[in-house]
Amino acid sequence: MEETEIPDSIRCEFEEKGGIDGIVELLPDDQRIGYINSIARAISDPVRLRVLFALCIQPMCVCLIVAMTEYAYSKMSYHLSILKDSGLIYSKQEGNYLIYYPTDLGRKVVEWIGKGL
Amino acid sequence: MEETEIPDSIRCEFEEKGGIDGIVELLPDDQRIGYINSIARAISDPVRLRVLFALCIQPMCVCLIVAMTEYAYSKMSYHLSILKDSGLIYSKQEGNYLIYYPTDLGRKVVEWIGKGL
DNA sequence: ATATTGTTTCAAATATAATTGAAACATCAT
DNA sequence: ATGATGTTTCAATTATATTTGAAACAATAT
Repeated sequence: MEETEIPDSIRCEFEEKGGIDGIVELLPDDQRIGYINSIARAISDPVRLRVLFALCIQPMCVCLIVAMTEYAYSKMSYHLSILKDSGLIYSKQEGNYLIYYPTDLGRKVVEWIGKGL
Repeated sequence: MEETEIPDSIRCEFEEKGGIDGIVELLPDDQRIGYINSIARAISDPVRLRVLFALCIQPMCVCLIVAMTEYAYSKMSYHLSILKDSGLIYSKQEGNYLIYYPTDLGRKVVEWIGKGL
């Protein structure tokens, strides 16, 4: 298993593409991979995905999000921070309340899920 | 904090939408949420995302994927199983080799990431 | 049959993420 | 200033995901 053998059925096209090096060159760079990963991770949890969808229907203060999900404040705060850090939602202080909104990216992601998945 | 108060700036639209119950009705059901979560989780890891991209450029046997990523077989096998379980890739035995391919869903996801994110 | 190469599976160890409850912070009303 | 409500932060715990290395499995060649 030292030198990697290549199965017949793909050898030709594989060589044409410049082998491993040729393929690796076409891949997104690490920063972009990290960016995509963070968005994917944010929507990989059920409650976070539901909250993102809900905010696209209607922006809400944390107290309403908490009421909707029946999660504790501190728990929800943690999940909101992950959605926020990934750029899918943002918040605005309104008096005593913090209201969360989807970002353009957040809406785009939700829209595409609706259409494409 | 018993009865949830609603901030002025959203109360009206919130009520119009039927409040929490009205919003919850519009959310995807649990099965669909789970489906989306599993795809998102699959691409939330750097090596899995890179492998998915790479397979869209060129289907490969595990030995080539291992060579490309410099991951151990058992480790890569674990990551491949997550991509496979989420429906993004599939495999076909070719003689002694197992070759992995992107599914239609896998290609669609990669394509959308390229365009939309 | 036996050996060789390619791959997966398993259980144990490690690392990362999520939950919990208390404390802190912010804004508003008194 | 003081107290009340809404929210976040923190450290400790618990749960989940990933890594590791050995063993098992599968296909081919001898």
